[in-house]
Amino acid sequence: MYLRYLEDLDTKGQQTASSDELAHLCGTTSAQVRKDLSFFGSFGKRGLGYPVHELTAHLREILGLEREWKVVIVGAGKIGAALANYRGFRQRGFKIVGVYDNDPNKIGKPWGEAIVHDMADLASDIRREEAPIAVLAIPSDDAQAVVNELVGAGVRAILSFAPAQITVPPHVSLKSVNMAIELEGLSFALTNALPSQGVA
Amino acid sequence: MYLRYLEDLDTKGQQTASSDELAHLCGTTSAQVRKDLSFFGSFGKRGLGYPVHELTAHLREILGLEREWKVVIVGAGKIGAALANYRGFRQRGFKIVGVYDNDPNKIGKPWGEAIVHDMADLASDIRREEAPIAVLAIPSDDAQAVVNELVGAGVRAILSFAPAQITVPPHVSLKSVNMAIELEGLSFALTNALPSQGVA
DNA sequence: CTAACTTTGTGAAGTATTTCACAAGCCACC
DNA sequence: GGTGGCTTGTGAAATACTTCACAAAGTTAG
Repeated sequence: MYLRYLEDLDTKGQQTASSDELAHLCGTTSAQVRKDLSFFGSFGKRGLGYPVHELTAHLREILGLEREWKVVIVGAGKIGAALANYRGFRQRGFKIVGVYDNDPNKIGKPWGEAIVHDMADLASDIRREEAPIAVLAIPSDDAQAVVNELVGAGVRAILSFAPAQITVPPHVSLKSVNMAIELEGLSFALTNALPSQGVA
Repeated sequence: MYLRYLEDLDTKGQQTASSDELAHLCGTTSAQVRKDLSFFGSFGKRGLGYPVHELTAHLREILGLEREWKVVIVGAGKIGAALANYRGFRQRGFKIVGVYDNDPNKIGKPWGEAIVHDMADLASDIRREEAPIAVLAIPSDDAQAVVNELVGAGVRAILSFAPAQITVPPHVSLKSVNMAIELEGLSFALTNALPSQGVA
């Protein structure tokens, strides 16, 4: 998140930013900003703040964004489409190298800039392309089976939009986004009228 | 998450579940399960575990899922389409009462089961429908302005997919899902080869 | 060069969360 | 009805995270 705002500031030509300024932008506190950044090093200048451009470069390196990551999208449905369309991915160095589905009506047809491939080729393609990241946008029933296949083929990180609990071996990273659960969280907040501060 | 798995177990006809069983399903520990549930009450029977069906009912009530929530979707793009299509919402008591966009080419056209409305009518419609939940699926530039409009019209909870920082007054709940940041988190994990356990 | 002012980096204090560990309760079987 | 085997609920301990507060270091103005 810091990176996002620092890039904004950099685009605007701002030279330095104080922890207090970053904190306000990100909805946190200056102490938090300083602690977070100090975990990775000592980037600021006392009395002046953090050098915006330099810090963005540092953060990009820390996050591993200086290289290009190959990404496969599994599932050519609406969510898959939204992801493939999303300009932000390529901008940030994530290159979509393939879209896969098991629906015969979709396979072979054009889809955005790409063509939908047969899921049967998924494993071998991944092995050849060495794509370490996969985005899962399929119904939850098949999710674990597909994940197992992906892991077997060498995928090392998975972003899942399937509303299902998935397990992966320890060397594989998994992030799961479950929209229904997010909405239920809002339902809880509304029901119990928690005085939840809204900055997220 | 507990609710999700308890519903599964309930469908399978399982009568009771121990904290240990729930923990394994959800990728946490039995102590965590017991502490979490004990916050809301004492639902289990010692020696036996938690009554599956009864506990699902309790959790649904706690989460405020026994009623129907009206939801408006703002932004008739790919993400909006994916959300409107997603069967899980209605199943869980979230009723989509309107889809809005400001693109003249989309307004008035059918879109799934609904028709795309003009964003200009958003505020008055929300006031009339008393829809307290809005899902934001629009570009980030307009996000804060639309949010302000929504809040002004009485929306009390927002789920945002716009990759932007948004602020809302304290009485409004906000959840933000940012797919680019999720992917960057995976990039970080891969780059630094954290031995991150993958259960999420 | 000095003095006044800013802002970082970081131990220490303060909170919050998670884990431990065990008494108390419940069931089943004899 | 008593005994043994489970499992909850929960204080206490351990761990993690956030905030405080201030010395150190840099900047600016005169």
